[in-house]
Amino acid sequence: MLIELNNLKKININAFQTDLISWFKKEQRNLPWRKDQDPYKVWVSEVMLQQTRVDTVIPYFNRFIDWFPTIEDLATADEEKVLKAWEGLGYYSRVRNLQSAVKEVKETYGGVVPDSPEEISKLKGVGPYTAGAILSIAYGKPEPAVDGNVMRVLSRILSIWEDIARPSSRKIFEQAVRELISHEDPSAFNQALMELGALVCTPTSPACLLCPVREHCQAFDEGVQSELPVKTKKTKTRQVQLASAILLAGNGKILIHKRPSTGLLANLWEFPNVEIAHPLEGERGHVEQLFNTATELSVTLGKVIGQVEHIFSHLLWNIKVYIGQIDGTFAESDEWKLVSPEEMEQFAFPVPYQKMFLLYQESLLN
DNA sequence: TAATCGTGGAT
DNA sequence: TATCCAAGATT
Repeated sequence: MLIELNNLKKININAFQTDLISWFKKEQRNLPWRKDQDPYKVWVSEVMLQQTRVDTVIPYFNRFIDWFPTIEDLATADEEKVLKAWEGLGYYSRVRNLQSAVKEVKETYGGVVPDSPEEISKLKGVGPYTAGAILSIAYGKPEPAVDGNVMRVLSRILSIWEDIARPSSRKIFEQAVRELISHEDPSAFNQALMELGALVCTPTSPACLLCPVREHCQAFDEGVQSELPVKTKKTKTRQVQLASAILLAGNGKILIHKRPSTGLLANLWEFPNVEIAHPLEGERGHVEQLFNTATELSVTLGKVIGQVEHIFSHLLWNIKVYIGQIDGTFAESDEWKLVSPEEMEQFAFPVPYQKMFLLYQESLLN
């Protein structure tokens, strides 16, 4: 079944481990989550690093640990502040799952992150990779932690031509890691594979001449390192037209709305907006009507101050930005709030609405 | 399985 | 400018 694992027989496992780990111990980057092996901090870093670059994560990680130094701190933290800590990092369900899982650890495991694959994998947001990463890095367990780096590196080392975009492929690489991993230092081994992928065995133009395990690499031996890994997939982005407004109350406060707890940008704040199917529906009167219905308010729209474009991984937003005012009194709720410009910074807004607010502030200067 | 879920940097 | 990508998980 796992035919490619025949290539494992060609590897001198002991020499491979030694070459890889000694390179890592010498060349590894000094990263804030490598200062100790606190399972909580390892956990936070691994969740932040999901589909996110190291350089992006560093300042978020430092601030997050500053705000929530322990499991107890995060478990008892205000959800609004937790979301604020994640603002701009993306994939916001990660932090909702993280806080939920941390509460679970507090209540069920006495505040100690479990060290068994079965228990840790039950935690929300802890999938196969993150489970293996925590178990190996924090607890020294010889568990595979297969991410994109590991699949790329091992596809080259072992000349594996499986499509790494397919979910089923991960199992092949997990089996390979189980065969290759150092039982003396599983933490260094797993981190070394990822570090190698990040620094040397990069997606395009790998630096094979600098590679510490070049002599173990079957793709290099065959001269096909640039053809691996095989990775299909390409989803096209759908375009969405929105109209949104900065709506001012009589006291100068701005109307904001909390997004639903599921789906895109869940639980973050936004300015009132509606999706418009056709450009014609972008006419002021029509949008005004939609706002009146949605907010049950008397809304008067003013001029369009510009447009905001934002590209997500799978869709493209184009927001037509109005300014306007709401007439009469307004009863706030969990969902709808009136906030002063200064209070805005207490609420977590996704990037497209941050762009929109900047556009509004610029318009005030004219 | 394929789609969903963000963002900013690299090529 | 367009595409791809980066230490994935969930549904």
